Amino acid sequence: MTTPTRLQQDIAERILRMVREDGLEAGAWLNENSAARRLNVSRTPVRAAIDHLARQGLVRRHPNKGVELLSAPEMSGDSGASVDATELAMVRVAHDRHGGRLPDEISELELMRRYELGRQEVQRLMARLADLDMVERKRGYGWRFLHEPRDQSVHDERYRFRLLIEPMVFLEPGFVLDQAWIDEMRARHELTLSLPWKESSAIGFYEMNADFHEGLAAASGNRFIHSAVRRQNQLRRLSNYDWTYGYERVVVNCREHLQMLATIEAGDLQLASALMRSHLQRAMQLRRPDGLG
Amino acid sequence: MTTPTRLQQDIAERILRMVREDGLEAGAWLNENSAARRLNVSRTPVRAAIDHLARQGLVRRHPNKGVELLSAPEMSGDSGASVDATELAMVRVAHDRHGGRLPDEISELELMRRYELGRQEVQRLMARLADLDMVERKRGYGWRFLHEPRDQSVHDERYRFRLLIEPMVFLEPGFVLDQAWIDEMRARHELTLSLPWKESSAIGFYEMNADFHEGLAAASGNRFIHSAVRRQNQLRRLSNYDWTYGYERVVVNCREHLQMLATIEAGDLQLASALMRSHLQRAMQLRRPDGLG
DNA sequence: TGATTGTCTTAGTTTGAAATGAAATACAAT
DNA sequence: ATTGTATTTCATTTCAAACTAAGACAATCA
Repeated sequence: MTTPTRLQQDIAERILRMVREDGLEAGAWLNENSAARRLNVSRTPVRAAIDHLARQGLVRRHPNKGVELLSAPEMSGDSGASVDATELAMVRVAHDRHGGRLPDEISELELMRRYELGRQEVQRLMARLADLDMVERKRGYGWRFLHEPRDQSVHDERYRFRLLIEPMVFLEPGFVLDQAWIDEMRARHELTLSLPWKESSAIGFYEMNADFHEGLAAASGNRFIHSAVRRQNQLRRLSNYDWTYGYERVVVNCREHLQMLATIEAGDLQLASALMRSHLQRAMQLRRPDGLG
Repeated sequence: MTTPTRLQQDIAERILRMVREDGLEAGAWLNENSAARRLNVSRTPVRAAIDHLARQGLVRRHPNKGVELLSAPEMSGDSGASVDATELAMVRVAHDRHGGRLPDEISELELMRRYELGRQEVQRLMARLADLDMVERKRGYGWRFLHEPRDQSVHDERYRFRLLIEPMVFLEPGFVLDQAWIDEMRARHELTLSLPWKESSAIGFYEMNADFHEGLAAASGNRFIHSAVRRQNQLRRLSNYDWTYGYERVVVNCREHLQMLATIEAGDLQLASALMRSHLQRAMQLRRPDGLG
């Protein structure tokens, strides 16, 4: 009856995703215990999540017997990455700073006022921005932004860094790529190419891109490479939700990704590495604040 | 009269360092205003720090006239990096985990009890370990360690990652190395070689190493490269304060560093890059949990 | 007068305790 | 074997109090 908490919300979404992935149909029975075990939480939040789903009419509780699935949830466009509040605030701060609407130095209290956040939220927020080397704590009170509002040189540095790392993921000795991952990625790219481009597609497009590069990094089997690429994705997310290069670049980008996938399937990792290198180099040429690769 | 706060302690140390760097002798006069400006803080904590120094007999206040330096502080071995409490706790946790004395999952309360820390301290601690991908927050309550207690593969992955990045710092278009930095580094290395090796030299040796690699990364002019190297240093710090390879390796390590410095001075950046590559490869060969390079 | 320290006020941050709320766990009921 | 219920453990939020730094102004000395 109460409002669902973050965890419960998250679990509800995950349950739906599990249902999809297991290919369950309406009429199937769900199970609190196994769901709790699969999600690595206790039964308590799972129960609450199921109550929530029941209230939405997606499942029905049968007292003392179990939970019936009423309607199989369809594939939704956004692949489950529900943005948390901190993430959103980070984007807002980065955006405001980029637009020159935030001073070089600022106190926590001022941030609380401006963004209507609690102390802890602000602290989480700034801690994460500090992690990305966007701000640092001043020695006394307050925080300091580390880059100028419109620093163009970031763009080149970013791509030169990525050029050091990402082409090498294929050549790590532990590189192994799951066929299921390739299939899913291909499907998402082809879906993007087949649908008409809308303004609102930008976020989904960005996330697909990020998933592509992160997935390859994870496949390298080197946790430091993976970690570095994930960090790059987080950083880019802060400024990249608006795609300003037009639809042609979307097409080129998808085609290049698909070509890489085919090359990997064919087992030519050297060529895949070369393709990644030229892919990034091409993206580096795009001269706007923060292109996408 | 009260106990000095972290900031005040920090400022006191920095003032001493400034005195050393400026080559001031006993009898020189210090100045609250300029110190505050140089350290980017207000006069309030500077005043407190000077009071503290006065209580230690290092300076004397002359009412309404100024602050007299009584004795020039001598060069101390540790180059000012006073470890903060969180850092220390991180080392302890990493060490306990490495030794298998911590379970895979653990709650904040349990950490508070074990390490006798406050809530906030534990939260800062775990947030930083999470940044280093050593732990992650569980979906419900508690934290989970991400690596096995004695994971040998980390070693190779770490060096393969560093091999991607560090040899390239010299080849970044913005690479510029300050001559003063080279001189200071050379002096520190030669000092290390000239002094007898003690058990307690390990920390200073590690910090010199870290400064060497980070300084080169900073000189690359690429903030992402710099950031990645700094992160590697932080991670290594958690497990590397005990040097277990014997004095011969210390000598080899210093010699290789000195050779790189000479090569950079001669302007042969290609060779410096090659030297860095073989330096790291040699360090990778050392087969102990977490070697040093 | 100008430069510097002494003093005070205001703004900002940290700490600690209490209350609330949620998840983990154990056990009863079906 | 599964859900229902209760208890315990754990975490977050809230609020006030204590403390600290920032900034302004007064006082003092060359």
